[in-house]
Amino acid sequence: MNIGEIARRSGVSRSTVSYALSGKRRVSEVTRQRIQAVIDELGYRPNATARALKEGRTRTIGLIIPPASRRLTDMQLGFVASVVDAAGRADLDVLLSSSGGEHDRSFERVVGGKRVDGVILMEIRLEDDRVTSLRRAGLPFVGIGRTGTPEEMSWVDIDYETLIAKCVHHLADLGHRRIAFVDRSAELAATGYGPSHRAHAGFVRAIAERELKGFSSCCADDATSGVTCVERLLEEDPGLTAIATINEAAIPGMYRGLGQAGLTVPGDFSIAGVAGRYLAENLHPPLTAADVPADELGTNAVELLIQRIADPSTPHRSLLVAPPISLRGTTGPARPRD
Amino acid sequence: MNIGEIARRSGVSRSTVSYALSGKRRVSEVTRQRIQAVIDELGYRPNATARALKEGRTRTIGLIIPPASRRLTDMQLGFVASVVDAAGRADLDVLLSSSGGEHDRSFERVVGGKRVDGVILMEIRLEDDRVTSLRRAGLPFVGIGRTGTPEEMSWVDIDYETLIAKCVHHLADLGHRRIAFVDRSAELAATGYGPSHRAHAGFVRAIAERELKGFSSCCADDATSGVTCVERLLEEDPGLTAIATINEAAIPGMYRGLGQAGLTVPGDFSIAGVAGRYLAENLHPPLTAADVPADELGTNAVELLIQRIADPSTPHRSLLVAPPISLRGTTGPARPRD
DNA sequence: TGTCGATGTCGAATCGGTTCGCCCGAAGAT
DNA sequence: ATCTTCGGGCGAACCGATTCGACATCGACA
Repeated sequence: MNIGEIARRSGVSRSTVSYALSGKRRVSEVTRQRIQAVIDELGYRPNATARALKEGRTRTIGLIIPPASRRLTDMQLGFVASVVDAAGRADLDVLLSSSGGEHDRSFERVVGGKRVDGVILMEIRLEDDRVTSLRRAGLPFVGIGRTGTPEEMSWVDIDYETLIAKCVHHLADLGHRRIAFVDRSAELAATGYGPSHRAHAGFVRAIAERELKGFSSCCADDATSGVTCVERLLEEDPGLTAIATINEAAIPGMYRGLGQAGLTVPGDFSIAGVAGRYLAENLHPPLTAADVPADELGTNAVELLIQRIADPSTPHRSLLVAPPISLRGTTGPARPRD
Repeated sequence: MNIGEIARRSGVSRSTVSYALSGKRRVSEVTRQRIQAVIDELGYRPNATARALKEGRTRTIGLIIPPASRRLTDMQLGFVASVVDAAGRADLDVLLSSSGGEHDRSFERVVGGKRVDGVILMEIRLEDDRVTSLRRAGLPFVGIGRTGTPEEMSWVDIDYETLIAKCVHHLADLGHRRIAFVDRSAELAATGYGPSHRAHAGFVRAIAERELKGFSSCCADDATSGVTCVERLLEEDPGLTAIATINEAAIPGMYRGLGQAGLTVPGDFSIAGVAGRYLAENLHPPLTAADVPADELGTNAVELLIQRIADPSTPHRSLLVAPPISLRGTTGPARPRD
């Protein structure tokens, strides 16, 4: 069931079948219909591998996600969904690969073997080996996130620094004076995870600007860790009245931890953060947060990548989003304790 | 940077380079080292597309997920993660495709173009067009889930029928007499989603066996729907004291709905269900549930698929899991009301 | 009538690997 | 000294598409 078979049954040459299909040269209407009839009858579809070999492109993009062992956050899930969706709309397939686990073979396979025309990279470090690999391989790529030298690549990202600063200002406006920053996991921060560092910088800056008392804590990406994190923070400063966070997954745990400490949200304690909109709305109480538009970011990442694939020599482009903070149910006037 | 270039620089023929790399024929040690040196210097990696064309296999499997527009449930996320992981261990890449959305082109592309050696199918209906397509295409596939005629395919699945029946029995043992079944969304059930039907059958059977009063309700896969679903059920039968469910995503909403109705869990009301272990443990209170071992299922699906790819003529195999119910914090003795 | 242009089709090269058959030369067997 | 064997390597075919140059046919026009 290859193109030769179709050609034989239609009584034409293989090239004619190819042209009938692609329309790149004129084929007489009668011939075209005869060929089409055979194709329909046999249910023929051109072999994508052969086409890829000849054309030098695979019509496939790689999506590099965090190691599968770690649970994707809600926001990351949103990125994946929108990338798959946007790629599908552009008739591109998505090859999924996780990197950073013990087996980086997957990443090497995808990048080295020219299996994809380009790559979208998630969870980028300030210094990221994968970026170096991709650059050396000459493979177009776009980051969801950016390295420490972002002008050298194309990316979409969330302006965590600004957003966390805004959260702090919002909390300060409500009268909070003792605010904690809850980061993502210590491992991520230690390996130079951009959002951790940038958000922390924004936090420190805003705390200084408002002359507040600030605390920081890393916290693993799960509810249980959120509980212990809150316990730890309240122990460290019993007078704490607010948290600003980028750790989506730990938020339900924070709610719980506060509840166990006898504190109500937002009566006794406020939380503001950066989170995917879906999650923020579905938490209870709904989270006051800068709503990250995961679809928009994913879609833009794909568009940027398509452009780079089409013309790798164009200057790098980027998109930094700083969505407004949606006031929901977790921030209120400070009620000092202690 | 193709094999010809390596051959030229090493002063040997292309075939010798190929044999040096694959080891399928002996190559003298000196020649091998010379070739290897050139390869290392140039960082050469064989082109996966060309290899795939010649070998007739792509070393890639397709993973068909529910439409991207819908949020993956925690359990589904677990499946995806474990499939990607298991495939990676077997040096297979994973091509992600969502089906069921408005643009089914993705599925057709993947299946028709021979882009993959086999497919893993998620969210299977009792009668599923995709199964028909795959069968017609002669492409090996394994279901995470099964159709109404499961003996005709290879699959792994959760024994929802048994598990929901067990949940009912467990609740009945605790003295509950008025129990509701909360299904997944009405659309899924209407389109013949297997777990919906099988779980419902198990529910009806167990209710009959124990001569209880049973109610059923579909509920969309999100927290908000969980709230309204509980409201509706309590309105329909104010004397309801327990829920058995397969709707993971709605559970936080059910908690909330019960809370708003002034009912405590498990004091006034019990919930038991089927859920991914990760979710069950991380809910608050932790859910009494049959813990679905998503990793095990995903891993087994990949293994089954690898076998089918290696020899499509072997008889179909399957794995039906019915994990024990882990007693956690959501079931307790019935306290009849009304 | 001969030339020209357009139209429709074909043959062959090509993409980058893998693999089969063959050949050369050295060593061992007779 | 001749025959066989075998290690090591080469050339060519092949996988299934795309695409370029060439060519046959035919009508129009000088």
